[in-house]
Amino acid sequence: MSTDTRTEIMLAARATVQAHGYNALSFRELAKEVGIKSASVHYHFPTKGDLAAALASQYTDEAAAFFDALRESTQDHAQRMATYTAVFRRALENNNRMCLCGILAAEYDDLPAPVRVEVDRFIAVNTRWLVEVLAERQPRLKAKAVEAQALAVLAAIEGAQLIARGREDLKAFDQIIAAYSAAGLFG
Amino acid sequence: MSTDTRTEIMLAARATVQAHGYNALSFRELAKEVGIKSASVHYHFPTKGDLAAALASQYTDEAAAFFDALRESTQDHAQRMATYTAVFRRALENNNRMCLCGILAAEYDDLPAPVRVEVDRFIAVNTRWLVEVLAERQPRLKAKAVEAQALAVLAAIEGAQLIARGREDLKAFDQIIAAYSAAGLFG
DNA sequence: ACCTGAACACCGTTCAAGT
DNA sequence: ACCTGAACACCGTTCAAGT
Repeated sequence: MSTDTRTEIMLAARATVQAHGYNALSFRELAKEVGIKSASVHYHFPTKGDLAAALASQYTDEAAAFFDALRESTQDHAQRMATYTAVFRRALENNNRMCLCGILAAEYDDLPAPVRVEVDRFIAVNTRWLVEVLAERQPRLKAKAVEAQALAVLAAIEGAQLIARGREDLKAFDQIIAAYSAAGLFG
Repeated sequence: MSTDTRTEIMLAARATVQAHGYNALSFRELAKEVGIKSASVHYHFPTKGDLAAALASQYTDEAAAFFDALRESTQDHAQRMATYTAVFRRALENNNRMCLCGILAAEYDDLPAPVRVEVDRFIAVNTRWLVEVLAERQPRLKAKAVEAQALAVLAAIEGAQLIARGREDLKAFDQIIAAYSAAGLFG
C-alpha cells in the first residue's frame, strides 16, 4: 500500500526546505514530484505557510521524541552530547541538508506567523532538553546560567551547520564541534 | 549631489538581503524603491546573481578593512574580541538584520557560483583575522587547532545571530556570546 | 473527498526600441 | 550611457467545475 498523497507532499517538501529553504519551495515543483497539479496541493495545504507549519511541527515532534529517548537510554553526559550533535551532523550527511528549523530561522522575517510559532517551539524543545542535561552535569550552576549555556549550545551547533555546508566535506563540522567541546561549551 | 543609481540599487538591495535573504530579493521591488523600472536594474546588474555577488564582495571588503584597523588599534585581546562580536550585534540592532554572508550561507545551495565565491571569501577573511588574533593569545596551540577554533568562533557567532533574531530583544544574543566567552571559546 | 484548468497578480530575464 | 515597454516562462493563490 502506497503512502497517501498528503504524506508524499510533506516528504518532498521537507527535503526541499532542508536543502533550499522556505522561499525556494514551489507548489508547482512539489506537485510535479508527487504527480498531481499545484491546485491539488492547495487542497491538502491551503497556503505555503500551512505546509511549512505542518513540516516544522512534525519535525519538532520527532526531535522531542528522539531526545527524550536519548535521555532515557544513557546517563553518560559525553555520550548524550555526542548523540545530540550527531543528529545535526546527519542532516549534512544527507545531501548537505540543514536542520529544518535552522534554515527556517534564517528566513524568520519572511515566515507566516504559524511557521514562526513552530520554529520557536523547536528552539524551546531543544533548549529544555539541553537545560536538563547540562544542569545534571553542573548542579552548582545557577538556572539563568544553564539557560544561557543551553541556548548557546544550540546556536553554536546551528552555526556550525551553516558554515560547514558550504565546504567540501564534513570535517569542518567535526572540527568546529571538537573546538566547542575542547573549550568546554558542552559542560 | 545625489548618489548614483548603481549605488542606490546596492544600498536598497543590501538592506533587503540582510533582512530577508537572497530569494526574497525582487528586482521589481528594488526598482520601485529606487524610482526606475526593473529592466533598468538589469542594465546595472545583468542578473540577480551579479547584484548579490557585488553586494557580498563589497561587504567582505568593508569587513576586511574594519578588522585590519581593529587589530592595529589595540593589543588587548578581550577588547579585540568584544569589538569583533559587537559588529555582528550591530546587524541585529539595525532592524533585526543579519550578517549579509550569514544569511546567504543559509541559502548556499541556491546561490549562483559567483555569489558562493564571495561568501567563501567572507568566511576566509574572518577566519584569517581570528587565527591571527587567537594565535597571538595562545602561542603554544598548534596551527590546526587555532584554525579549528577560529572557524568555531565565527560559526558560533553566526549561530547566535540566527537564534537571537527570532527573539524580542538583543539580550539573547548577549547571553549566548557571554556563554561562549565564559566557556573560553574566545581564547 | 479529491482533483483540475483557467485566471489573477506576481517573479527574473531578454530584447528591440527609445533618448 | 541609461532607460523603457512588451514579451516569455515562472510563481502562490483562488475558484468554479469536474469525478
